[in-house]
Amino acid sequence: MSVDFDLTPKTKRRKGEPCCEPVVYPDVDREHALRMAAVAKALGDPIRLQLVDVLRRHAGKVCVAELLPLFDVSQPTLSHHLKKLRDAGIVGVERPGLWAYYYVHDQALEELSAWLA
Amino acid sequence: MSVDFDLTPKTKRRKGEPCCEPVVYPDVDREHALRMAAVAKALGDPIRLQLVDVLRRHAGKVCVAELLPLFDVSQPTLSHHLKKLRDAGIVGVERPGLWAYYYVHDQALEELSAWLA
DNA sequence: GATTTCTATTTGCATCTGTCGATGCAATGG
DNA sequence: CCATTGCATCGACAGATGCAAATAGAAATC
Repeated sequence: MSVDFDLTPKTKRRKGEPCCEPVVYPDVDREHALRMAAVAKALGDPIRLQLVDVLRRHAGKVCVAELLPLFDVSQPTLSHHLKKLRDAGIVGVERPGLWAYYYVHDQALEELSAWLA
Repeated sequence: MSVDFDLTPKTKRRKGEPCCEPVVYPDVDREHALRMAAVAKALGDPIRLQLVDVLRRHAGKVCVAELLPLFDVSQPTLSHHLKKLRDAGIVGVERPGLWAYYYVHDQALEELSAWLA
């Protein structure tokens, strides 16, 4: 994830002169950033962030009907947010019967958490 | 940030019966989530995440001309992303002369980092 | 002062996002 | 088998977002 380049002297440059040595960005770092940004983006909504918070606290699975009264949104909107979290790999779901039980994939947050720390 | 509620038995309910005890969400938690979601949202773009990464590694300030070759976007677009990070309070800028020197406000990431861990 | 350099803002556009109402659909209960 | 319940998807909408070209504007150099 390191991106090193030379700090150049801060003087005005003539037209043709390059600012600094061109830096080649490693592809691996790019992929790393793409994954973490996807997770951060999914957490970038207060409702989704609170959803993850609730689901983390209840390691046992929680059904959607129990989540709905916590938030001031309609059921389809809540379902939409849960789908975003599913698509980002942050939560999982099981549907043994009529209810859908959600839970958090803790390892999905590890990469971003480690980078932030 | 705790959101506790009783897990109710998972049986089909009659029309009038409530799913579970209504849960009152503390306002403080809402504000907490709003702040963290705003930070996460700003980090929810790979370019901005890499920008923060570069700026974190170079505690000394870095000018925009040095950042530009790292990313495959135009200068106005890079400036736009930097503004997003500024608005989120994640980075700061100083302009003593012709160059703009950016740096990371580490404490802006602390709340989200602590919650994720 | 005129020109050049560096960065920010404006403008415009296609796409994405959050939201809700309506609908679909599987599972349960009568 | 039919009505009800839990949840997902669809359709539609306003607003936000990412991007680039053009422009603006401040500072340094001539």
